[in-house]
Amino acid sequence: MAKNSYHHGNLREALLQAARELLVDSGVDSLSLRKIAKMAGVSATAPYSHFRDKQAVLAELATAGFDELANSMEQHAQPHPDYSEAHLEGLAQGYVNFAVQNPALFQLMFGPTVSDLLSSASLVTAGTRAYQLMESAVVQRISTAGNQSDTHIAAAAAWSMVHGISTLLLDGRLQAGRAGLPEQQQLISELCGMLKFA
Amino acid sequence: MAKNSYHHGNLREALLQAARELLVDSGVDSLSLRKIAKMAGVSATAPYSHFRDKQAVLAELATAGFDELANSMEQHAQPHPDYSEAHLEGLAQGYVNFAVQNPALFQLMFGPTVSDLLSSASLVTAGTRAYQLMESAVVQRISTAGNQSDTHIAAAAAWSMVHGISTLLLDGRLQAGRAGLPEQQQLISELCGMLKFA
DNA sequence: TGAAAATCTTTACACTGTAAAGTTGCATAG
DNA sequence: CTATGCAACTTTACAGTGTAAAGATTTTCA
Repeated sequence: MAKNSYHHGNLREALLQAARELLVDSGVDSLSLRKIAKMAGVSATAPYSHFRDKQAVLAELATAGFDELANSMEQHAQPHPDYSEAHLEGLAQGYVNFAVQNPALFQLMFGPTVSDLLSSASLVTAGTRAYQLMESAVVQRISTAGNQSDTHIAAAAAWSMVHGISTLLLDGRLQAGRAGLPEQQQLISELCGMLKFA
Repeated sequence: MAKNSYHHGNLREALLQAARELLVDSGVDSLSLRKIAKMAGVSATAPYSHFRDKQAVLAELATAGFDELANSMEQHAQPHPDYSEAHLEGLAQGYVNFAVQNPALFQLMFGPTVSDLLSSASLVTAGTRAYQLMESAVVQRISTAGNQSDTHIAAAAAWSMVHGISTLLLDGRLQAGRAGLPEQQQLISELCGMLKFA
């Protein structure tokens, strides 16, 4: 528990926090391990005591991001009763909201650097949780509607749509509040309304 | 028109071709300007006679990619008559097909590196064409169906869904032919079928 | 207390993007 | 036909990157 020059105490967390900070206000492209180390006040190679390499740091960052994504979804959906259409839309709002408020992190999570690491178990499970939320809501929605659509297809449709909105918004290719589109929340609501579960 | 050591002749195109090649079989992350130059047989700084910087090369690559994307959409939609549902689905098939067959290029086109350059005029216009195809097909589809849905919303929905499918497939997060999902073509078809234009 | 293990630093290397200055060859004006 | 200028290239240089290897320091534990 020392703050002496050597043995930082909890360098691992300090590095992750620094990485997160740099990621937020400099983007994923200019995120360097040396800057992270410098911001944490240690030498350039100190991180290698806690992480295999740079990708491992990014993977951990992404894993935390997936958790937050799922949390955001739950938070937005919670006010609305299960089996309701509003519940499903809430998940969508939470998803897109997270993406828009954490653009760099979202890009990291779904970027090629991290995708290459999908063999990392914890990364996969964290990423899967968001999808599970979506799928179970869709399943409920379908069974409520009393039809026998393929739930996997329906869940994939919902996820694809929500994920597509997110990335296109982030890239500035879809502009909420412009070009005939309503503001974000309304936009998401209307887009969700275009999915038919029948 | 010389192939002498100096004055390569058409170095610009040679660089773009080398870049494309390296991109295809090494991914966007490990694409370096020096490798490109070396593959073209010139010195490390030769590219700077033809491109402002590395980003300019990537932007040009992405621009070409957007053109090919639109072409792929047209090609897949062409067999089907205008105003038909099959026409719209064809565009979707062309979109996803391009993404799956050119993963690295697609990631570059919609990645953060290129997104930062959306001020580049030619890049924007090239990227817009794919969207125009989608939108006009949606507009036709809606007017045929005889309802007055908001066309902008509907087009955004179609695009979001198709783009979402593409990126999730590329990331391996959606797996056609597994986990209860049909093969790609069928999958796209069914997902398109879940969009209601009413 | 001593030895091993963990955590950190220093040094080193290959690689990156790109600025600056020098070299070569082509085009065109005299 | 020559000279001059310009475009396309090379060489050199530098700061920044990821990370391997070896050395220093502190903690832990037998």
